[in-house]
Amino acid sequence: MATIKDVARLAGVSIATVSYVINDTVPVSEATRKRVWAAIRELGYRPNATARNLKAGRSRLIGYSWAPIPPDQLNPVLDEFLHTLVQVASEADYHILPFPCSPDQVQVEAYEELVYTGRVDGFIVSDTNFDDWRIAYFMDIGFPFVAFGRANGEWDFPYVDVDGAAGIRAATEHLLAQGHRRIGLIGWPEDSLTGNYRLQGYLEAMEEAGIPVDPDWVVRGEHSAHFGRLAAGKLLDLPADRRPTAIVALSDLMAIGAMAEVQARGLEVGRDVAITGFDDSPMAQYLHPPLTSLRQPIREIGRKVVEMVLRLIKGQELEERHVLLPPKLVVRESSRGARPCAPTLG
Amino acid sequence: MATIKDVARLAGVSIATVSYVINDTVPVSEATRKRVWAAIRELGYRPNATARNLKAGRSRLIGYSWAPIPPDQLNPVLDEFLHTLVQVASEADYHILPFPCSPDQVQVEAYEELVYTGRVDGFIVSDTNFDDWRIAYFMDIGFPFVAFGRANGEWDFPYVDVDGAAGIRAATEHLLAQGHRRIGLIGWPEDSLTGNYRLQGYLEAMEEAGIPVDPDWVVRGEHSAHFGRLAAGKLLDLPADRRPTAIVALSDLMAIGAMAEVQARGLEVGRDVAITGFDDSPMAQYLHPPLTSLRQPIREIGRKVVEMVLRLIKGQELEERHVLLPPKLVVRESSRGARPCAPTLG
DNA sequence: ATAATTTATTTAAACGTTTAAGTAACCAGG
DNA sequence: CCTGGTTACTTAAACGTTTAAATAAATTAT
Repeated sequence: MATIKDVARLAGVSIATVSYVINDTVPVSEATRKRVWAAIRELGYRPNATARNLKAGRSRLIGYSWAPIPPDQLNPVLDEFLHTLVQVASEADYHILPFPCSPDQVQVEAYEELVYTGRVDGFIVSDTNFDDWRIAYFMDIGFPFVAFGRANGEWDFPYVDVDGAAGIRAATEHLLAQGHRRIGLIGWPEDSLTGNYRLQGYLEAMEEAGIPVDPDWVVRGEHSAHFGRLAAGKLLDLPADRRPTAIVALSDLMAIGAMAEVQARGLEVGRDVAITGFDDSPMAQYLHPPLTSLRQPIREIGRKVVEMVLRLIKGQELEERHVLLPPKLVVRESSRGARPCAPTLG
Repeated sequence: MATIKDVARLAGVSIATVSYVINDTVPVSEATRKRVWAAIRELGYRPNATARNLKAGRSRLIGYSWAPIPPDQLNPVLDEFLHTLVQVASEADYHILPFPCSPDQVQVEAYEELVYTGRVDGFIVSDTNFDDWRIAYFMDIGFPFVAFGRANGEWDFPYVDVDGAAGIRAATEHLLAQGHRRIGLIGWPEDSLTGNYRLQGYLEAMEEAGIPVDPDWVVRGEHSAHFGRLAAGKLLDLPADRRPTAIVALSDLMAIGAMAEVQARGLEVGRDVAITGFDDSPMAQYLHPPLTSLRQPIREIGRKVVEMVLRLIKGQELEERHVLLPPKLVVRESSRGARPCAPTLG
């Protein structure tokens, strides 16, 4: 592979001149510039990235830590998110170094390795949880990073997140607008940060509509289709005058479980019981009926996250350290054609 | 960040000695070795990766080219595959550099950039198509790469692929074992390489069972749930004595469409018409009924691909340039409880 | 006791860049 | 004609490593 020396020799100049021509950092006479470019083209020369980075003292690599998902579940965002990260980073001549991570198991050494060998200049951390040790670690050592997702509310660190509260508020308001008054919610356990934000949106919408929330309307448990089904069962088992006519599920997976339970009882999703999910995973549109859901603004988040971490790497201040972006409500059959005042069955 | 010089100064030795101690490449007296390690620990020193790589003339980075999927579809393998790539690469002190790519649009410059700046030492190419320009390019310039997927049969390049023929053969044999005799296939257009391999498996199984294949049993078209539904319609519209009692779909997406059509006609999937898919995407288990499908051995493929490209990077020969790994048949309700001799309806 | 060998360490060059500092050559002003 | 300032380029150091070659000290052989 040709080096700057080969170019210099062929063009009959010093390597410094070649460098000046390439980077256009010092004026060079028209004649030599032409000769240098000719030599570069002839040799197919491209400056070596490693050497450049060594000189510059950075790697032009951004680590990306994500939590791989068990094979029986779906990762609705990795493809699009990673795609965006790579694309936006490349605009600044950066690349992405993916780094899978089990959020429960602490493996600081692997991150130390990347940081202290100068392999990466900054980090993007997604799939955060409350006391996320990765965030704690990066805060501790003062390494440039931005999170996709929030964590311990007492920690101050730069993040971008989906505004789950706004999303669920929109979904709830949509159901209210369809005429529903008794609306149930299937959510995550109390220790789920994301779950609490989303729940908040539901409570706000209900309060604004002047509807007191029956405590039995909120069912919380693990993130699975199975639990979604159980939870829906609990809601539908309530006495007729308290039984929800609509269900807000905090994830598509739980919404799918809920749909199954509704159908198992001979009821029709959308007509008898409206259901909404969250994530707008690809399968949402193929369900029967298609599922109303909330689409996360993945590309916008990806762009924002990269821009922020690039600023931090340059040592600049962030104009906004906390960014919340609202998801988009995608209305489908599962929440339309309601007849919330239909005769209470069963 | 501490450098080798800081360590040398603190330990009172030359930087060469420090290097020898770290790499254990030249014998060093017990006493100095101890002092050096102490200094390393005290300073929290780690050798700079960029400098090492410059010296070694490699980047310890493997490019990974994949085709991002439109947001309304699902990428059932990226998460697991990338996870595997990173993990296996890390065992050899390598990292993965992801690189999204639209397979239709030729963008050689971006790859040239990565190759000729020495940013990557090798490449892994997935989502290949017949005349894949990426494969053509890497073959042309003689750059180390391994493909996940086959391409133009006349090209000789290293690849690992799912043995689609073996998979579909297994699915077809499974349906035959359930008593089905008239089995339809929903596949991809004639120009689809993967589609042709898979079709082959179907034809083999049918021939082995001594069943002549009715040309109308094979319906080919685009990869979508919509087409799957249309295709199933065509199959079910055949006269009763030729109408398939089972359908092999070449993807879960098309299988889902087929299921929808079967159900729309008041038939029951699994009992009246058995259906199988391909990919075992996470949603397969949540469908009604759960879909029999073929699970690709993603982890095995990932491991193999990395091992192969690492050998090529080292300049070693491959013991096997073409690897085919069979997918695993996961039997679920959609192909069980058949009554292939039931009275022909409608 | 001296030469030859081994052992332990240092010196210095190299990897491929960038860039501050140096040096000619040229030109205008006195 | 000399001085001072541009202009156009070169020299050389530096980034943080590895490693071949040199060197000094200790050990063994003669």
